[in-house]
Amino acid sequence: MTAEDAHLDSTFAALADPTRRAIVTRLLEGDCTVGDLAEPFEMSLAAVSKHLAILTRAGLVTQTREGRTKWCRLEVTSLRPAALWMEAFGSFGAGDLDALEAMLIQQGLAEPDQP
Amino acid sequence: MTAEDAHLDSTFAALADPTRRAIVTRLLEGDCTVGDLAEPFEMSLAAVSKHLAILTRAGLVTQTREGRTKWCRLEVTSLRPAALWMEAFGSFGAGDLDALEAMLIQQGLAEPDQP
DNA sequence: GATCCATTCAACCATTTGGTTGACGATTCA
DNA sequence: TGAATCGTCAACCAAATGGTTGAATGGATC
Repeated sequence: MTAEDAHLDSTFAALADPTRRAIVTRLLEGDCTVGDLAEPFEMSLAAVSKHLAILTRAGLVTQTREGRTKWCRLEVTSLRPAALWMEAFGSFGAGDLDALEAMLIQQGLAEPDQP
Repeated sequence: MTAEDAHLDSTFAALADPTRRAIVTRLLEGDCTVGDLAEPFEMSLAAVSKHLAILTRAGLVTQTREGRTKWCRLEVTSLRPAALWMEAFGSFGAGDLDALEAMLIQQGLAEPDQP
């Protein structure tokens, strides 16, 4: 198995969990501490820490220690190989922009159009 | 967890394996029987059958029986939600919808807005 | 030093995955 | 009818996930 394959493996595996996708979405808005990231979830801090370990192992997140807290940063470029793989199958037909925008709005990442 | 989340889960999980990605790539060239799909791999037919079950459960593949053989077809549209999710994060940050739309238009994947 | 705070480690548990082998069901064909 | 073919099912195994709790680490603070 090539290194490229291994990276796609860990990237897709990292994204195959709603908690981790939520963490990634949250990090898109800016760096966070582990505690910040754990706060919205009804699970132990240790569980979130494990999710972060999986994201870090996949290269999607980097952590830097600052005092006794740890800051997490999203490495957007690390998502690109998987995004490109998907794009190879990409059948984004015209008209799908609406569906995409609807999803982004639902996730709070975009504002509804003002008619 | 929403149904959308569940679909992203199963889609990303299905893609998090090199054998299954190879199967998907192969199916892009056209429909195949289970035996055809299994042939390139150094693993049992039963193992490939299990991989196909995972792809089928995720909605990425449909199977139709014809005599004693079974034909597998890639359902490209089923990849779209995950592809859109990746596209939103792989290349652009929040608020970059305009840039995303511009890229899609440039690639002929979307139509310009009618002002 | 004592103590709180943020985070991880360790051990445990249930479930899923990725593979094996062998038996089985369904279908075709001599 | 009987035998070969295509594919799945069942049982098993090792390893990884996703979660828990409780102890341990590394810095701040008093």
